Amino acid sequence: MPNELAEVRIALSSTAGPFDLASTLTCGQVFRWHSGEDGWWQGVIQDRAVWVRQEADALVGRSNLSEKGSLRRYFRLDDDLEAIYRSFPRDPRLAAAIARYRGLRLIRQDPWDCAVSFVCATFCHVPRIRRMVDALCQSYGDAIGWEQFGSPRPERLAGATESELRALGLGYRALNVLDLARRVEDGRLDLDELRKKPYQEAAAKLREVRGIGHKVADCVALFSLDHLSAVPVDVWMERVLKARAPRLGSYNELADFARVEFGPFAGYAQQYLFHQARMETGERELCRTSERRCKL
DNA sequence: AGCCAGGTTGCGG
DNA sequence: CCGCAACATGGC
Repeated sequence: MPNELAEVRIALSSTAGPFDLASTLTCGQVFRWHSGEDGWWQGVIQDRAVWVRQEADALVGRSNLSEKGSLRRYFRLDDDLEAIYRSFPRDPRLAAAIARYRGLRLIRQDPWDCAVSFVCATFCHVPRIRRMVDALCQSYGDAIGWEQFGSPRPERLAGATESELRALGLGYRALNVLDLARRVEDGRLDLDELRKKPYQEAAAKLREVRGIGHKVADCVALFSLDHLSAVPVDVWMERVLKARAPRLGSYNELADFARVEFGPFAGYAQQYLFHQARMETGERELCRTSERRCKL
């Protein structure tokens, strides 16, 4: 961790409610952060190499061009988390998730970065998503110092070939990433313009891209377009929601149900439930396999 | 060794 | 609208 970088401190007493950096960075919404020594996390925000660490009373950031504002914005520190918790209905599972992961915040990602990440994320595990995103940045992103790479610019990625991207391990997602990059590059998809559009309109526009369906569009809407009622329904959320509403089947039925159930911050509820489902099932399966291994 | 993964698409009903 | 198969790949 370079010591010559400018340091900013954000007092946790100044944030709107609790903040938990580790939960926020590991709950599956963003794939570019790596944990290092002494509680430091390394990542990239707007083409700047950034290190962050949570201390007892502050969020500490180090970067080569750092201002407090960008970290506040990125980590949504002005979201009134207690008010968001209060807006949820009484629900044992959600309450348990909030108790356990209190301070988990949605991150305000760059829409382009977010879209590339979640096009890569279709139908594969989180560790692999991280590898694909890292590979894209290293191969097509600009070096930004400290051996870090920015996100690939749309123009650069649009010039890649399918076989190049497949060689990075993207599989059939290679064509989808290319279609996304080309649409952004030639202006058919204007992500800045998309920020101003209402949720349904923005999601529909995103779905014109090959490889972006309802779920990926909802991820982009929630994680980068400030649509906090968007509820991405992946296999984990499908299980969670069907446990409560077994009759529901289609994507829109499940997502609409979640919006009605959890209200204007349904996307926040989704993130807690998703993280909980992944963590708890992971542990249970781990126990089961280790039990089996013990018996053999 | 299989199973499964922050799904989407194109098809036929 | 629905259900269904195909899709590529690697971590566990």
